[in-house]
Amino acid sequence: MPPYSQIYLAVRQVPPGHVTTYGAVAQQVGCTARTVGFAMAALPPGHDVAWQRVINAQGRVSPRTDGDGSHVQQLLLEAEGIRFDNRQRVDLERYAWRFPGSSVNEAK
DNA sequence: AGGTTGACAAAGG
DNA sequence: GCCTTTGCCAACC
Repeated sequence: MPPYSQIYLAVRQVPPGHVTTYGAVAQQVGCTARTVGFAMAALPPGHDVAWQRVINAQGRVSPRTDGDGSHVQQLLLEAEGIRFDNRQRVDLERYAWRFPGSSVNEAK
């Protein structure tokens, strides 16, 4: 079982209308943001993961190398009810999803 | 086995 | 506010 499973599970916990950052998932699974981003790029077939809800810490969709797929991601997020700024930016303070038990207080 | 790249994050200019 | 550099982990050549 590759570590990706943990990442997919974490993203799967994100409900519609909310977004999360690579760093949040990375911290949740105990890996780095790089690993999370790579896991998204390596999304296996038959995934139930809403990879589109995963954005970068800048509150913007990641310009990945695969054509204009990033544009599709924004459309999907808007369909979920997420409002984008004029500069294609999202209010992380508003839509950022907090993982259950991710608090340091809970960790103890 | 070693080097490069990648859907990132944080710090510096 | 944007661009560049460094560190990170995993995959590809």
